Amino acid sequence: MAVVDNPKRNHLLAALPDAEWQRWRPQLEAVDMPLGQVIHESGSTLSHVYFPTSCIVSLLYVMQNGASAEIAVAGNEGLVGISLFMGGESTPSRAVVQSAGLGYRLPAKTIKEEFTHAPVLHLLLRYTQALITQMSQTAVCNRHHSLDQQLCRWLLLSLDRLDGDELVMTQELIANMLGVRREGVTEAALHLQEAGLIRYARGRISVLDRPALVARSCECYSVVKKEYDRLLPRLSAQ
Amino acid sequence: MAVVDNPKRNHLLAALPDAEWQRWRPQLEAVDMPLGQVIHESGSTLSHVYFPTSCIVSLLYVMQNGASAEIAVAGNEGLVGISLFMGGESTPSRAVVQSAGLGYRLPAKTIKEEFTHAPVLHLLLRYTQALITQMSQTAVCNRHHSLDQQLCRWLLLSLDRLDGDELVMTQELIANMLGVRREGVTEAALHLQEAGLIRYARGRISVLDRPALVARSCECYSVVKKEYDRLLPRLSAQ
DNA sequence: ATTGCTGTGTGCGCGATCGCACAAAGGCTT
DNA sequence: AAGCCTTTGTGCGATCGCGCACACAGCAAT
Repeated sequence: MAVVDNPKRNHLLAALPDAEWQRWRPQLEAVDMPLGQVIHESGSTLSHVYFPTSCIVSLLYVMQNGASAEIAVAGNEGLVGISLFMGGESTPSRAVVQSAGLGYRLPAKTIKEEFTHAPVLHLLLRYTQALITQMSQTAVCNRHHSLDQQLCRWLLLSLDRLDGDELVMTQELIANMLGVRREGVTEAALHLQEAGLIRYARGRISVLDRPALVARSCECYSVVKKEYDRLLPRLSAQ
Repeated sequence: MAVVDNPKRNHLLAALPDAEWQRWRPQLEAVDMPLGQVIHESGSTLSHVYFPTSCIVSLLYVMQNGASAEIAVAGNEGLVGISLFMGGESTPSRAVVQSAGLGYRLPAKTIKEEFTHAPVLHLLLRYTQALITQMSQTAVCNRHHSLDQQLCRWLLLSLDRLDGDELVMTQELIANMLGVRREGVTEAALHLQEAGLIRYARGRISVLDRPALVARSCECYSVVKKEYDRLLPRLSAQ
């Protein structure tokens, strides 16, 4: 596994001003991020900030009764651990690797020291704002849109953060992310498959017709996509 | 109206280091914030950052079909316009005065210049993180909790941002905030009234039993409250 | 007092999702 | 090849919120 990786595959790292890049580089540690790995628990203090290159991390909230809902998702366009530079040290959400892959991490201490430097600061804050948009839109989507639409949105957001047209993901897992029943995901997925938009089997989903998926999705996907593009131009996926 | 007001009634202004306070003070402008006033439209650039003292502002997302959902709410514990210092200049959400009152505002230019000063920065970022928690929790709540529970949460969050035990607010308005039908709010409110937790008539809601309201609310209220208390100690309501 | 507007209460059928139970099918292990 | 576990498909009835229609109550203007 692992083999070739490059920090610059993460868009934030790629956009670092040269001075920061030179300072950070020696401290960056390549890490394997297997499916299900918990990057941080609700309320725990992080030791590192994580920059995914080829994995996807879900930020999700786990309720007292164990049910969960995904708040947002981060991949090679962003980072995991904003609370370290936002100053709160922790958040009430859990971060879990949702699609295995690779990434890099930077010690918490380093990023906190670095945060007094303005250029980096602005980049990270803009990313944070994009993330906020994603969270907001998740709230809206949960309230107003059908499971079919939400599945489309979710597939697209995940796809944007990976290379290729395939997701390794069981319906059970997707249900946990969307905070719905597994059976509901089965039904919604069947609709999409019957319409020829996706094909899947046993935890492996191939997207066949991306544009159609966008059309079938609710507006939430585009709103989020546009904000990422606007706030982080030429860093966002595609 | 208006008469007596004091910038320090806003908790963020109250917590400003003295140096910043002296610099900002002459630029702070007292403003009346009437019900329904739109502080910013989706995508528009703000001219000022607003610090509510006795009003409540809802951040809400208005969908293409006109339906809406509240993302978060800001009152005397915070500010409206984080996009100005986060660097994005605008957000896809609308900010509307939900409960009339007073506030202060600071020119966008000033806050942007000021944002290079570290002490302020940290305060504002911590507030932003608390706001993020509120957004996340809204998403979770929309997915998992009953209208009854959500109404409790909403009443409590609003109440925390005002003095007294009374809200001036029609059921229609609450419905828009929660993104549900007005009739649904009527029913939920009836439940609460029958249980003796609140009393209301024609757009005027009195909270009679706050602890019972907390007990009846979902965990989301406490999660948000705790994060505000943690991130902004002794600034948060109460 | 009449009129009209705003805010609240109520009924009913519809559709989406839930919770549960169980069947079938793919793939790994032995 | 047999057996087992994971993943996906299907069929209920129950519940919740929706959309719509309409009744009624408080309050203000004339």
